[in-house]
Amino acid sequence: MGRTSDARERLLEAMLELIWVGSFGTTSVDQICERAEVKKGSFYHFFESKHALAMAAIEHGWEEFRKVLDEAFSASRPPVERLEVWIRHLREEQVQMHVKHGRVLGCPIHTLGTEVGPMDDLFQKVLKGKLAQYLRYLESAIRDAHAEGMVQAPDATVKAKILFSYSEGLLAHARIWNDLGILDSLEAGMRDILRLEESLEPG
Amino acid sequence: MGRTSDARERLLEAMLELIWVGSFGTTSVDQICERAEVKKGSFYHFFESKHALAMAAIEHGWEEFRKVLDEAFSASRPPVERLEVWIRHLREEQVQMHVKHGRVLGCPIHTLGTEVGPMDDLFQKVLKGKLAQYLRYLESAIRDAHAEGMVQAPDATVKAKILFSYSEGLLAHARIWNDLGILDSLEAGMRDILRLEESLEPG
DNA sequence: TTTCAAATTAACCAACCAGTCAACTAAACC
DNA sequence: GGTTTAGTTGACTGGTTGGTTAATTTGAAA
Repeated sequence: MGRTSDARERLLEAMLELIWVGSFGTTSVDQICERAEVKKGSFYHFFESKHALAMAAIEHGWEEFRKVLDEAFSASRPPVERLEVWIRHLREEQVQMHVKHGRVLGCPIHTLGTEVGPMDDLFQKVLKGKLAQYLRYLESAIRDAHAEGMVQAPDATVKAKILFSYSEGLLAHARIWNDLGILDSLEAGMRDILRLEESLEPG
Repeated sequence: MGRTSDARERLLEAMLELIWVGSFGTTSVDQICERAEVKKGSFYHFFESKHALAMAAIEHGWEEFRKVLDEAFSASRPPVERLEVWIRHLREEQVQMHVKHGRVLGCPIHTLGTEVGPMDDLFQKVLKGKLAQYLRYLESAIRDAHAEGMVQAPDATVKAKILFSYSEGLLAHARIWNDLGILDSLEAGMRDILRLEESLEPG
């Protein structure tokens, strides 16, 4: 019973976009409402606070990204190829965002995570959860690649953290410089970290 | 003539600390004044705005850090050792901050840079300047190491960006997880990126 | 077609925000 | 010890913040 609405979804998308482009702290509820074309009263009808919306938005965004990871890290692919597909997607996503917003935006989870860093405990818990899941994709691909003798990674857990931190660091670097070209090193850095030799393309 | 005061320095340090622990956006002028034990009127006697103070604070913090870099990257040291000293300092600094604040804080320039990312142009210009200077230390050490055949880095500029992004990424990762242990991988990741073989310690 | 819960709305709030200002104070120099 | 000038102070402003409320509109189901 009662009427239906997509205001909730519009709020989720507006929040994610604003966090991604700017930051959580400097984004006001009024801005979010304006972008989502929702009145403030409706905002608090759907979410109990700005924090609650941000958490839901991250959850929402993560679910989308997880689909991409599931595809990229499909076991049907050779492990090294999984990592290559992943890292290529990372760059492509930034290219798309650059077209849309005229800016290199980096990773919203990492940006938000470093921003709220010490503070909000509940907030941090959600973000850590997503990052931990993210790491598991890398870890298992690296472990498989190591088992096949394709990469040098006796401790896949550590290697995954190194590779992940590198990718996030380069994304942040590209955001700061607002330069897509920086992401051209994404693959080269990964090959270094995995101690992977150049595998020449066919032709 | 006129009286003297260290209020300016106290403001500089309070601002840097608050940016480091938390974020710029969520730090209010009142908080800064409280921490620096300075009244708001005095704040605006020394600085024309919160932005201006933040820029001066970054400048101030950078000057301190530059001294450390000058020592670490001294030409009197073999190039690979310069990088090792640098990366060991990075970890030690975080240990000290952890003792002081009970938190892993990461790099304030990077944190601030990703936070204000797209927005404030003048702000971004200052931060980029510092990061560019920082990169030059790495670049020249890498170039020297490559010339000596110690590392594999035909393009020292690119390699420096990769290594730098990695270090900043791991620092951010440690901040998010509030876990100093993560920084134990700092050296291993660097060795990977530089394609450096294990150099056993004497004994 | 009535019913009723869910969604919308605008007006509202206290707290806080960055920034201002004029009166005041004290120390460095003569 | 008087003068100068930099530093200090607290009260103030107008706008914005996150969040509230009660009245109202809507549309899906009975």
